[in-house]
Amino acid sequence: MQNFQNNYSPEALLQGLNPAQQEAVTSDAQVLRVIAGAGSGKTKVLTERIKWLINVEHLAAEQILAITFTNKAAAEMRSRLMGFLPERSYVNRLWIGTFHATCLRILRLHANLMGWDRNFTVMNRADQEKTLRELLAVLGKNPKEFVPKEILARISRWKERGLRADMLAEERAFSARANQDYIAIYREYEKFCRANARADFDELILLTIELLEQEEMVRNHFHRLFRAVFVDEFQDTNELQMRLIQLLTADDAKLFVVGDEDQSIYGWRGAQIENILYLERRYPNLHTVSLEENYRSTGNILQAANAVIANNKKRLGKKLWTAAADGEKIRVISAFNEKDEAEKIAEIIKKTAREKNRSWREFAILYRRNSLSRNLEYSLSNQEIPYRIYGGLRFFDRQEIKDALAYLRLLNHPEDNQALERIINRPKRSIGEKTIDDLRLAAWQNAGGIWNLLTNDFFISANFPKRAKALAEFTSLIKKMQAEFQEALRENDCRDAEKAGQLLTRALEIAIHSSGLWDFYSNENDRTYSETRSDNLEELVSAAKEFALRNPIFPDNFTGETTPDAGILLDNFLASCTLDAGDYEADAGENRVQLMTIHSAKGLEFPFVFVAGCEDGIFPSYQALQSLHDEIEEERRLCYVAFTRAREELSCSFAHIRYEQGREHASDCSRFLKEIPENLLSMQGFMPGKTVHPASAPNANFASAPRAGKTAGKFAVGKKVEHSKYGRGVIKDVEGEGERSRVLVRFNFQIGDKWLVLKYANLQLVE
DNA sequence: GATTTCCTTATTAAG
DNA sequence: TAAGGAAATC
Repeated sequence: MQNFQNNYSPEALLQGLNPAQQEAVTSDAQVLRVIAGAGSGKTKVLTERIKWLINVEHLAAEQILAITFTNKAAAEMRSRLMGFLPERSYVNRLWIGTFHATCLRILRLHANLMGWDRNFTVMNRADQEKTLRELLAVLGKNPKEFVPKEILARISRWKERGLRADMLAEERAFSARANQDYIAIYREYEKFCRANARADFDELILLTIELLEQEEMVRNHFHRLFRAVFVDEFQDTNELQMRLIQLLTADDAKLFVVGDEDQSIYGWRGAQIENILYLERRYPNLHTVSLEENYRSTGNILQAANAVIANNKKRLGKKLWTAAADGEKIRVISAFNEKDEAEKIAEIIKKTAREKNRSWREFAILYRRNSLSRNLEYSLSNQEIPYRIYGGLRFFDRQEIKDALAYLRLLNHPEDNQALERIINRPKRSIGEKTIDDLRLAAWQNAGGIWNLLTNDFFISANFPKRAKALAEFTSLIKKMQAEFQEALRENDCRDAEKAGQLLTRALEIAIHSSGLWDFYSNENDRTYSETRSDNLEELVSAAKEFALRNPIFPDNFTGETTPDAGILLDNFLASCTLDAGDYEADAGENRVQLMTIHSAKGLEFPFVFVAGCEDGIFPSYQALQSLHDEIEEERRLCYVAFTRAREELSCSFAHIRYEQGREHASDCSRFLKEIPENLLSMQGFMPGKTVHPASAPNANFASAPRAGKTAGKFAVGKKVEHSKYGRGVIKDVEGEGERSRVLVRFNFQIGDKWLVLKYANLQLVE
């Protein structure tokens, strides 16, 4: 500990940093904005600056607050700092976490000041929807008339802008009759969540903001505490997050934000690119450092990415450069349909891996939507290429995991109806929907919880002997589990990290084994599942152990009191499960091709990247093409993110025909590909709209059988037509009626497929 | 109460 | 197509 500062002289800390990076690390600007292009060493600058502050400016670890968007980014920072800090426990004193985790940490200390139970649960989207359905039932609203998903989307949009139901009711813009119903439900939802101690994601942030605004003591406490505030991925912050940052940063503290406006891809979630573009409006003393040297990609990849992003208007305008060689050209793969596309990608991966002697894990396939992964998976497994897919069904969203966590929750909070309802009949105990409905109703009439009813024998009447027996058995099972937990509690003091780990592990074993879940899932008739389901449960136990070691119970920062309590340990673990997607990159030992959406690829890099589904309507998405605003710019940024993931080789593929949602769609290749200068491309197959080498065109007989019977006047599927500009083609599809009749015509290679409105196209039938 | 069958609907992206 | 809910059947 004594030598620790001497090991890291200022000179040593700056070693290996370029001048711009050094400036970012050492700057004493009050507010510093670092524009960090993809692959420019952003994380390095962040962590080096933290080291600098600790070592050269002598800040204590707990005086540093660093906020990220993903758990992965937070974990990455923590692990990079771990080696630098004198002992493992020291890193726990840093406030490094996601927006949500940071707010949770603050709320666990002070939520009671806002009339909340500090042990609230955190709801993900699914929990949220369940809660809303419960509420709608209580209010006697029909979920068909008031669609839960729609209501939640509105509530989320309101919360993102910091609007409470009461504020909305006053605003004239919202006073339309239709809105009043929604606002009324929103108000009830707010009350219901607080009464049941359940917070959704947006609530974590909004409640923290209100806490800091209203409670001067709390605000002052954090202002004194945090001397430096860091924000990663600043381009993705929304209005609420910006407010939070401002509230947490004292006038005399340092603010350091890192971001890249060209990588702002969360506008749909309320992110405001203006936050980074115009930060000087909030902080006139803003100082900016721009990192433009890229250490990741080849020259060609960077040039392609630069060429595409240059078409955007909303940007500060930077141009990445590299000292690296040009490297391979961008491979463009033109496929007949989605199956052909997947086959071609798999083949290329296989060939490249063999010829260049590369591992599977060095390849990634990225796509716009999760639903595009299916064909890729199929082809990969067909060619016996191991792969791992991210996203989709997340670990902590799996049925068996949610069941186990519900039992865990009941150990400590048996009055939690949502958890109880989830597992009351899992494993099957002959407690059906009707019984649960009755219980819920009775609980509501008695203004208590279901657990209260069960333990008071209130409901177990002679009228339903079978039902009474099943309920009594369930009740005694839960009591038995609680007794087991109490015993574990006596044996393990959770102030000790090691013991806390044992306690949490034991609690999960109780939740999984004593509950009967284990037997239920390991004996499932479906063999394909039984293996993974019990595997997942085991994985959950080890995740819990790890959690306890990494997250010791924090002393109460505000009052200085320590409140070590097993309940807090359990609640914190449960919350972290909700806040953690639970899927990470392939483990070091896992050698597989990686499949994921472009969004989840942000922050990652791979030697070989394939971007699949580069078609107008897919990428850019249909929705973006329809929109009047700058959603195309966001799609383009997404494209920029995709391209800049690649280190050595980038390939983009598109299919002329894609089978989706039970229909076939024809589409043109992505407009983004057309924005890449041709000299950077290497074509495989042909590309409509670009120069074509007929020799390389794939078999031109498009296999899709014309669908007979579809007609618009004399124009029927299969008929040949002539267009004044595009020449001759064949009708492939017909849509719409009267004035809006459109036909899909396949012209020659250069032109490809076009949808034409009959009224304007002036098509002539050809015999 | 559980299981099977039929019918509708859906596709942006995630903490 | 496939997933999820409602209706029908066991």
